[in-house]
Amino acid sequence: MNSSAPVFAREPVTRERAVRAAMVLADAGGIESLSMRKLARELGVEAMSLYYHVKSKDDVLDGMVDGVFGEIPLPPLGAEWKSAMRDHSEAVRSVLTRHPWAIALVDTRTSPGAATLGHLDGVIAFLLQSGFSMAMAAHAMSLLDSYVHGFALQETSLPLSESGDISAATEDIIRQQHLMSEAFPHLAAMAEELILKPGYAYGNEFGFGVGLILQGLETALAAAEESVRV
Amino acid sequence: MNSSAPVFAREPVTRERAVRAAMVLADAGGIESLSMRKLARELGVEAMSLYYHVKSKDDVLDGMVDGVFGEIPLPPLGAEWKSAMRDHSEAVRSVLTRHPWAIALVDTRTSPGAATLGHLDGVIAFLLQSGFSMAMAAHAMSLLDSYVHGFALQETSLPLSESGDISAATEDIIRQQHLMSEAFPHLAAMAEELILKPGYAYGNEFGFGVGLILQGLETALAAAEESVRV
DNA sequence: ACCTGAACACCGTTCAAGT
DNA sequence: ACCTGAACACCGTTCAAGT
Repeated sequence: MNSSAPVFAREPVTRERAVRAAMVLADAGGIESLSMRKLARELGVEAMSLYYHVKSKDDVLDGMVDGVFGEIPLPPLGAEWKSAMRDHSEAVRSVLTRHPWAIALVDTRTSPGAATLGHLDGVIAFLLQSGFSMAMAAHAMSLLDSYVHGFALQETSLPLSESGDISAATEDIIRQQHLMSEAFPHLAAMAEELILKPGYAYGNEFGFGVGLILQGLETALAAAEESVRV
Repeated sequence: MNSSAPVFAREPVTRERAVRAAMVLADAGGIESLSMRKLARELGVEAMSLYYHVKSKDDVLDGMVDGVFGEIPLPPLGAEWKSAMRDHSEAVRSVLTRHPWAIALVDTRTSPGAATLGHLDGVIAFLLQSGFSMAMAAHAMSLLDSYVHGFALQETSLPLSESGDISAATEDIIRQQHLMSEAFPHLAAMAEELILKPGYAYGNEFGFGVGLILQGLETALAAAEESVRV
């Protein structure tokens, strides 16, 4: 399981290759397992050599975040905006859950890279040509991004893994059910009546939220157009 | 500025006191500056002594997250649900921006503490007695929590500090304005026409989002009641 | 131009030992 | 019961030195 053979060796070290290797390491072992020393070994080089290509570990982390944003396709210009933004939200969510370390990293990074800026630029462009004013575009992006990032945050911190195999986690939960129903009766009721039922998967909440937000934006957009027309 | 005198010394060490001191240290110097050794010094004790009261550093981090949730007041039973949930959202946001490390920590912690569970229990209780079904309560909490946490995440990672003194940050931005307007024209336009205008503060976007979500929930709630009545 | 060894100032944690 | 010193296996980073 543990790849002791440097996968990224051979080819010369560059900042880009270092960032890619760091993303692979973080995907495999979590962000807390990523060290400059391990990253160097993966690249077939000593730790100190990295500093020739990269300013610091923070520089690597910045690159990783930008790499994540680079993976997200932009909504295609000309598409109907509601369904395009729905698909886009799903794409962002899936990228963030594919790289669970990214959402925590965003918090500390304050210098966005080219891919991040390009991504923002593309979404703004899409909304403007869909009839959004600048202010409405800002509203829409802030609202949707906050929701999608926040949802990914909640989703990755759930004790359960994928929708299917809740078995291990639920066993623990059920064993604590007695204590819980005394101390936290409403939480226990929600668990029993809803969350622990066979059909339930937390991921399904995403569709409800995105749908509600898009519907609300459509209403706000129509109201803004109306007030302009008058 | 740097408090070299142990503020929490004197009184005996307990898990609770260790967690409180850790929160103060993280508030002051950021989560990455928190070490077991510094925490011990703050408590007037050697690092190894902490392990008598606390299982591990992760145990301290779990306690810190729970401490943050313990600071959030619950919506008062009996209040009108929309304004109560609006106030509650604002309360959560203000706690999370007061402890900027909390939002990043949530990501890694998977074992909620008593305050966290109690908080969830209280919100569920409030929604149920406000007429929400169990499924609608789950929808509302997932949606609102995701949005509020996500907004706090965005807000703390902004390069700008408080609404007033954007001067230092904007200076940088303006200096890069030329490069940006070439590479990212729409982003540059949004900055120029909206974000850099005197009146703008990102925090104001919060009200728009919460309002839209609450409005959407009210509509969904009415629709659900309607379908039951039929 | 690219890489390295040695070194510095840190980490979290264990464990046997002190009072 | 509560605290400690010494020690282990790690960190990120600098710097002079190698090819």
